[in-house]
Amino acid sequence: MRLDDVVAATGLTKGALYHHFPNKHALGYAVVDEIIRDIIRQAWLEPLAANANPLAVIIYFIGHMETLMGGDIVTLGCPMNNLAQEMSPLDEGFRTRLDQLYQEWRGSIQTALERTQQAGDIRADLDCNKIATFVLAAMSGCVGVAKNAQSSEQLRICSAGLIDYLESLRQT
Amino acid sequence: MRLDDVVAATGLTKGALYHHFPNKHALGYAVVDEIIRDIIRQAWLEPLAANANPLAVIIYFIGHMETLMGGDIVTLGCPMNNLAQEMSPLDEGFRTRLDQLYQEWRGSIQTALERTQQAGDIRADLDCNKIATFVLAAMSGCVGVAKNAQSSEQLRICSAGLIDYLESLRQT
DNA sequence: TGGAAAACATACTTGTTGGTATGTACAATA
DNA sequence: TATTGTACATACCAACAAGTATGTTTTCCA
Repeated sequence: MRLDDVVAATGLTKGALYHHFPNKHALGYAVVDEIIRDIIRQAWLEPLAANANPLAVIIYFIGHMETLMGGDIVTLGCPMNNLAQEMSPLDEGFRTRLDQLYQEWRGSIQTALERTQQAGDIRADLDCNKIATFVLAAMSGCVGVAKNAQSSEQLRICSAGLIDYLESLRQT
Repeated sequence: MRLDDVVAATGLTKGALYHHFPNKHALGYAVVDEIIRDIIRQAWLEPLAANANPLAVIIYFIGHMETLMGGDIVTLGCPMNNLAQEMSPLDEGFRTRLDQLYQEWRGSIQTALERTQQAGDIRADLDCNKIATFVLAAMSGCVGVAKNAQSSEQLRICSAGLIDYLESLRQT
């Protein structure tokens, strides 16, 4: 990301931008804190918390990633994951912010799975923390695969694999 | 990556480097073609092809990632995945090279799974192409999670989730 | 052994880019 | 209404890093 591009795209001037943000990193922090956080909460936490059948919601989301997110996931990947992969090793401010957000996300998936478990829909012996961590990792992996291959087909195949896994958790 | 760092680390001079490579990208291509490719082949393709119980090999590799790869996977992530994530959207030369290598890798996992399937160790109805794609994606996702969290613990949890999945494929 | 080509060194150039210095319009407020 | 702080705008700077121009050494043959 170039600040000159941000300036050009927003119609702001550099003076205006630097009046509100001390430096480039601070702008990025604000994007995480104010934009990405809200997107994750609206797209995942709220639906998962509100729905009586959260496993179905998770499966639906995974099965419709390309539709639900912009059509750019295949070409550009997940913006949050891109930011995390690029900035986490370079800047602790980004890393901690994104890590907290990932933990919040993971926690909501864990809670959703536990509710599914209590409803008797998935096996009682499953470790929902472990599964939530794995599912989130697998999702980002699927998007990464699609991005590297620049292929919607690969996203579909990979997502289908993840959905198969989630279905396999159900009570037999 | 800065070329000045490469120059400093290798003891080469810039003149020497640019005598052998026309530009920075060409150096990166050579790293993929001559270094990373060999590493993947030695670390994955050959062991999988040579072993009579390839599923056990896959599970072992996933369970011992931090030991088998350098200790830097948690801090820095997987070099190949880092390169792919960063360069695939920017340069088609990197993207195609890395995609071909991923396909080779995925293919070897698929073949390993098919052998396991023919031996009757995993269920006959499984789509080994789908599973291989998913497993590779999940692996890169696990490493990414560990990198973002800067946590070996997260790598262990996530890898354990992936191993549970692989175990679940076995014949009942 | 002489000459040509490969294999380097060194110093320089140049575009990019984050950041700054300085000036101005405007709004609030005492 | 004078003043003060906020919200901008413009022009510029400095550093970094890829790439180049040019010169020198070494190697390989005929």
